[in-house]
Amino acid sequence: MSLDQVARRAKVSTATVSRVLNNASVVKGSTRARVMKAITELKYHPNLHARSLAGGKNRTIGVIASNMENPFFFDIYKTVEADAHARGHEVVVANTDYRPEQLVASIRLMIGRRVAGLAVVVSEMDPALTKELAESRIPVVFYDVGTPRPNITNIRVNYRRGIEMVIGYLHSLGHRRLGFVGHHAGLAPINERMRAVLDAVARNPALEVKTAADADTLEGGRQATRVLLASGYSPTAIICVNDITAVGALRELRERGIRVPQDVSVTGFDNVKLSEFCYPSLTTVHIPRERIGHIIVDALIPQPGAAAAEHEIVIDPEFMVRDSTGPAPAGRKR
Amino acid sequence: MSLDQVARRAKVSTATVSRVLNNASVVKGSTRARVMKAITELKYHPNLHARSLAGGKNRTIGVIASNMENPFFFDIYKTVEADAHARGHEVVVANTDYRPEQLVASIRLMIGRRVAGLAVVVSEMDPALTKELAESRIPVVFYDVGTPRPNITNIRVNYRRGIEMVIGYLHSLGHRRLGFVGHHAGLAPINERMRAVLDAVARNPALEVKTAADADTLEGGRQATRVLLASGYSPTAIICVNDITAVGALRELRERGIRVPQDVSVTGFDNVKLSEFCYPSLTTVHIPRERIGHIIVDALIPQPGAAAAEHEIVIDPEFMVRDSTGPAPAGRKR
DNA sequence: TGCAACAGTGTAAGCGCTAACAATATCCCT
DNA sequence: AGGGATATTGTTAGCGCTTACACTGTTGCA
Repeated sequence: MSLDQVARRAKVSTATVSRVLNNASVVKGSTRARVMKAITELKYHPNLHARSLAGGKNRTIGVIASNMENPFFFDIYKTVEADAHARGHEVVVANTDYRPEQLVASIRLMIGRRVAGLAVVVSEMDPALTKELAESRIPVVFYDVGTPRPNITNIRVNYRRGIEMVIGYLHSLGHRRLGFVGHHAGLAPINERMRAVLDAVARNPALEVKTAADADTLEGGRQATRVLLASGYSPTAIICVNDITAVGALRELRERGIRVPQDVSVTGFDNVKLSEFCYPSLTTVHIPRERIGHIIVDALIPQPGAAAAEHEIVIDPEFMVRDSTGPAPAGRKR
Repeated sequence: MSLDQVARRAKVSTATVSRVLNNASVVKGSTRARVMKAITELKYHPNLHARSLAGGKNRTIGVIASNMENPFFFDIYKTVEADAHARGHEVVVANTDYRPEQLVASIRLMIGRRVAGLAVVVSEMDPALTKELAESRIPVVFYDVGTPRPNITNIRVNYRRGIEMVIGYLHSLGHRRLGFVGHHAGLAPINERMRAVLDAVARNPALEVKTAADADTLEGGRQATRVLLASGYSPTAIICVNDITAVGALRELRERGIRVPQDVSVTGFDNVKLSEFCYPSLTTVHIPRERIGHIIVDALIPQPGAAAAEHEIVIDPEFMVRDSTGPAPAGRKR
């Protein structure tokens, strides 16, 4: 069960066993074979905790996300995992559910695990936490939140730009009465999307908008839409904070017999796979999740020959038109 | 950074610091306060590896799943995590992507981490692995695969029964020409679903079926459906191995202008949230994922006052009729 | 007033592994 | 055959923390 039981059985020292395990330095073929045999006979599995304690190194990186259930986060995680594996690292995830306390707990946990790097892909953020992390000396990548510092890389997406493309498009289609379905209105990065909508509307007197928010789930999108419409407001286009909530919105509209896009246009955000599979397929804004994943791993697990990564990276989204948007219905205010 | 730096700063011994950290035994209030102060001043974060090495205990459980991207697995994971947290445990996940080698790697990893318990929610399985796990003395719960042994709990779902309900229903609606969309035909538990379809068809000479399989994703479902129909076969009902592939199937049918359920009925399996949100909403078979999650945690983290859990649990699925199924179109063989 | 019973703390021995550094074996060349 | 260079393997000191067990003050009560 432990290194030295194996050593005893193979009649070598623990150091030698350790050597064959890490196939370090040169172990004579016959000795290596003897050790291997002992290992399989004993069904020995090295204790990873002891390993990282003794070695002082750790080949795992942590990923903290707000809501893994949302494919947006999951897609990032997936690339991170693939890349990390390719570089011989493990990855361990944590979910915060948009709860700041949970974020704190997760970060502490990761620090406690002495991860080699940490990706924080969340929308909630406590500034004190950024400091705590900065002081932990762990290489960190923040997505959406935090400020660059030594050993902290920042990735942000130009949400404003994305939303402006959406609004510009809807406007060109004749939409004037807008709705915005969000979630967690209190969180800054999410708010940025809503803010962009509000600002665009403020800039153009012809536009008006109403907002509602609920959870970041299919059900949440549906619920928010219900609230939005229950108020008697009848937008010709509903801008959703992301694709998942948009699919929820579609469901609610269908329920009410409102046709999309004939009666109401709907837009998503993120361009997750589901946005192509729902009905109607969603007009949305693409955010390159794979690219984000690659950037994360590059920053966290620097490669020998690679140039040092930037400390602040801004990503520009891309607009995708599909079937959920169309010309505003002939104006006849209700 | 380490326990004894804190100890030195608080002018106590490491044992005392350890005591306040684990709020074990009685530490005098003033001492505790002094230690706490030192801890925050030093931004000390206990090294979890050292902790579990020294303590010989570990408060984390592992979950290995075939495809976390599929909400079916994710829902189980979510409940497991919630329950585990409630019992003061962490959980660490691993994805296998239906790849047996990855399963082996993940299991080894979990053993190396000396997890307190391990849930293996996968479809692929190497019998030798079961043995390796059984010998590791780690409490294990298998979902869908493996055989009960001491310290191994087994959960299985009566897929056959579920499929039979589906087929029975479709049959009663007049469907005779069936299609089956699966994934990973080589894996036993998945095959069980297909087998059930095949058997039902074999039992009833009036029925016929054709199958196709691709990945366990939206795209995979779509692709399999494409293959199924490309052969010139025109089923009046398509039974999908799960909801995700079913949504993929819906998409392909829509693309081809085939109406669901007027022209073709479609069924899913699992009853994930998405099955209510897609269009049309899916007739499916409910599998109680939360219940499965609870069972897992109960088996892995036994509670003081609780009765020992069963070693083999069989779950009966429940049929859910929604909008994706309807009477078979008036027979006119193409 | 004296002493057992505690309440608080300190000491030190590991947990299982890595990584210098030290110690043998082997080997090649003269 | 002798000696140093190499190839292999062994020793041992931690890594940071938990946990008996040992050791001081304090109390309580006869």
